[in-house]
Amino acid sequence: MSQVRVRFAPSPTGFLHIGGVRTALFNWLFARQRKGAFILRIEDTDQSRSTEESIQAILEGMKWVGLDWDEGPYRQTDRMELYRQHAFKLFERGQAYWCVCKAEDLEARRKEAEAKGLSPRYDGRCRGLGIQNPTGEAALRFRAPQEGQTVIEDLIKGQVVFDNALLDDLIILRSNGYPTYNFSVVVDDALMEITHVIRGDDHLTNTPRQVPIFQALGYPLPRFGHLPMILGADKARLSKRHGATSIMAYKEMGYLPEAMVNYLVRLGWSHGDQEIFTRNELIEKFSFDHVQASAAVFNPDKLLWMNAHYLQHSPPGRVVQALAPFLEQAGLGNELKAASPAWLEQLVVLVRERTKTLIEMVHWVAPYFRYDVAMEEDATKKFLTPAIAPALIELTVRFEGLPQFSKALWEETFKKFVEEKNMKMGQLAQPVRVALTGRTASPGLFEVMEILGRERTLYRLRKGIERAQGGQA
RNA sequence: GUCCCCAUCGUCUAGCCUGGCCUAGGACGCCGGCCUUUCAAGCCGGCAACACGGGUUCAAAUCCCGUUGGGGACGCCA
Repeated sequence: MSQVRVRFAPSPTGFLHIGGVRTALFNWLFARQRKGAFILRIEDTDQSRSTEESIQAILEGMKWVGLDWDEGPYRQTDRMELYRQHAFKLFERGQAYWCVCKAEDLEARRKEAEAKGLSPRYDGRCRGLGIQNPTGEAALRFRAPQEGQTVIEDLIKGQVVFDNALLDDLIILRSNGYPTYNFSVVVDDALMEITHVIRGDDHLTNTPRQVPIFQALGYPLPRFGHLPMILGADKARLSKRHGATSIMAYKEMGYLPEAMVNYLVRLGWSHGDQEIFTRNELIEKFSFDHVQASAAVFNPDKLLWMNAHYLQHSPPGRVVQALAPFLEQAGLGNELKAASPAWLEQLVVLVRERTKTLIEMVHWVAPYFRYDVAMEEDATKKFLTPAIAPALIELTVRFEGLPQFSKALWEETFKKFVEEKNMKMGQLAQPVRVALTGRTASPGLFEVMEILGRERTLYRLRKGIERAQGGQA
């Protein structure tokens, strides 16, 4: 069997959308599973809307989610000659003709037809004119078959039948010499020997327009697979008003790319009841047989859960690595550099089951980087009171009497002390927690002490005592 | 308007192709409990769906038809 060749062909008219990422992902998984080639092609034939920044954004997004390509990125604007050659070949064979209708007139006729409740199709008025050398502006139209049917055996939708009589003659070469989408995709998919065209199902109705072009050009047909759309909570096509749709926005919000990939692949594909997949499992298990035919609603809550899962179950070093840029952004770059990898991993392990994003993690991790800690006003007022000061002092003295830190020993000391004083654990734990972290919520007290180390623990305790004594009852 | 696609808990889905094992399973979220020094995490339990109507069949979530609903396409955009 010949090699599988698939492509992802975004148009650079904005950021990389999560729907685009999912399309790319399914292509990529299929290519990797079949040891085929994944090709990246930039469809930039609309020079008025394509931008260089968008191309960079696409590459950046692909890189972030780890979708590497084997060929490309090709740019259609570098391949103009190819499209023109193919278009003229069709003209010479009588399978395309010049159309001298003005764009405004076409627009007006379309409006008129729509108003009458008719199909807004091109009426074919230049079809029989036999124009050889148009003088003014002219576009080249494909002479589409008007009889019979075009049948597509879609990998996901099954057999889909279209009546050719319903299709009009689409423009393949604009009057400015640029090819249109439906033509350039065909030429590229053919020349790049794409075996499987996997794309969003918004392209399903483009397929019966493209198939006859493949045939007219004499190229073999690829297989087609049309992926269902991603919708917002209101079941409308996912757009900005549903929240973030740019893949990079999720990076900025503190999502892990592995969580994004796992979530996105499960949106429309399943493997029994399994929710969590490693990348290799996805490559191994992916199949079009289990791609859903219906659209899926994007669920931010489940994505968040997925991210929390990856935060909790990834190797600590991986989490530290992902967290680093966020720490720098939070002004903790120097402290990050000064910290040991082992300590950072220990810290991350301590806080990670309490966080769902890297942004949240920064907040949880922040109190442990510096010698002093920011005290939250409400927490201080509530727990560091004059009433608790004596107990804090006594406890601190006991800790000072212990020559070195040992989590087990300090915990034992603490508990014995609480018992002696006939206090409840929480009565003393909360004030100590506030003294050590500045907050009322933190990881376990003794884990916190371990992270801080003996000196810093004692230091913060003493600071806490000062606060407690100074605080008005 | 025309054509095309789709239809299982609120959401993602298993099951559907190859009817019976489905008094429909899992996950997210939600609710309750357990654990507990805080916050989480974890564990246990609960609520919750085969869109509707016909047919085929001994038997239909599963097959067929229709209705309704949702989505997409109809550009010298991609």
